[in-house]
Amino acid sequence: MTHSQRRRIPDAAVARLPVYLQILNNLHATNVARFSSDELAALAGVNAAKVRKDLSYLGSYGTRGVGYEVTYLIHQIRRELGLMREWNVVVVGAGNLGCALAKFGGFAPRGFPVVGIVDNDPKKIGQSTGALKVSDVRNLQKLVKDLEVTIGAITTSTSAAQSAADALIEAGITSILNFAPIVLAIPSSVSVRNVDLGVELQILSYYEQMRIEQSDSKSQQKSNAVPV
Amino acid sequence: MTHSQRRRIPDAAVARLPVYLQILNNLHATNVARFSSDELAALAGVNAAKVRKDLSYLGSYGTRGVGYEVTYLIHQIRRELGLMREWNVVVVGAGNLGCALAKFGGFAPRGFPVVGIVDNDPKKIGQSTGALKVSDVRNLQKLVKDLEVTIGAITTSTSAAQSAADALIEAGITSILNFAPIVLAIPSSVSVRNVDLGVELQILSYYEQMRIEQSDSKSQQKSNAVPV
DNA sequence: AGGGCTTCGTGCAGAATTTCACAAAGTTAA
DNA sequence: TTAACTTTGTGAAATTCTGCACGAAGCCCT
Repeated sequence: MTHSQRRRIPDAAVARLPVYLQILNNLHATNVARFSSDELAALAGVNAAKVRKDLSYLGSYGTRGVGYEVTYLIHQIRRELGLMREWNVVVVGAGNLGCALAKFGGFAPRGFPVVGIVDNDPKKIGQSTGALKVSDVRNLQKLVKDLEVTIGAITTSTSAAQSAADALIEAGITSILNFAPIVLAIPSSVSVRNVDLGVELQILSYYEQMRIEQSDSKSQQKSNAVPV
Repeated sequence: MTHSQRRRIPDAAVARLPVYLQILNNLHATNVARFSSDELAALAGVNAAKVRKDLSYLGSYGTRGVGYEVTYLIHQIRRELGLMREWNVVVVGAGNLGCALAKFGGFAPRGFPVVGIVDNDPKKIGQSTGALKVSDVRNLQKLVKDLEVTIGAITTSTSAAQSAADALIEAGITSILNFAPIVLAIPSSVSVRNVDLGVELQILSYYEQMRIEQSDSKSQQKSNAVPV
């Protein structure tokens, strides 16, 4: 194999690039033309060497002794993340969250226009949410094909989420943003990102409790150490 | 130091425990009494050895040749995650998302009741959202103290998010769930989890583009390999 | 009781990620 | 031009995470 696939960027770095991009956009908006890895690291809350290594996966776009150009780096990160084009999104599930996503205008300007919303509830089908009308989930396949949708957002109830995922995959979707608190069964050829506030809160809870236990054991002089 | 702090669970494992808990709750609801690491691994989409290792951080609660008891493991995970008590949440920012969080009844039953919502906009202060009234952000400190709030959710505009974080920390909050697309500057004694749909979409975009490039280079016979 | 079967718990090796540390390469100023 | 200074790019070490492989331990059946 002649290494025909592009140099792969480590997953951990891919997850940080959008954060850097966000920060660089802010810098650009405040007329900052250049930045050093130290500055970006401080703004992103990470180590400067990590910033340099992450950016080096894009290519050698820095100038030693000077730093990086904001606009040029924005361009490179966008290119690498696939943000030079738009990716159409369809929402499955016209509940509170689904409708909010459809109405929320914040995604289109960032390259992810929501072009459709579907549901299986006859009462919801036909209703308007923002500029879109809720259509029948049975039209999903046609909708995905006609509007060239690549990303599906699942905002159904937990019990309907798996069949929503099945329908999306059947329709040819290859990226899913899942808001239901369930682990979807999906072929490995499809990407999934889970957004679960319950999980986030529980992780915070763990570290919160950790802090409390530590300060407890510090305040009472006798150590309550547990023998290993 | 006599190792007074409890055995630390690796961060990666901490992030998976809530997912296991979710699955076990489902099993419990369907009257499943026992499970093996293989079964849980399949449901969680991870390796069975990883499941066993993760659960072993809680203690040796399995029975060889049999598996784990659902209810007992639920109890142990809850204990470890600090879910034997409630953690009160205050929402900062009474916009669309903030109000939705305040109204949404899904957190209280899972141990994270939203007990307050604040804003700095005089037009919003005093309005009702669900069972709560929006109060002045200047009351935050008192609110946090009186209601024993430990978690703050930031749902303000991006420009107001940092000062919201400052106010929360000033008020004594030590865990923050941040929905604004910005990296908050925070002391290391405070935990933060970021929920940023833009970031998630951009990560999906990367892998989507990756797939397209790969199938492109496969369909055309001449390799477009880039010399390293 | 004992053999066969199942599944846990975990040592260890390998992979992935992070961080350090420094040569390379550029700028600036005299 | 040269010396002093800054900042990148990247080997290599350190750390964290993953997954295999297998001994240990319990159940079931005869």
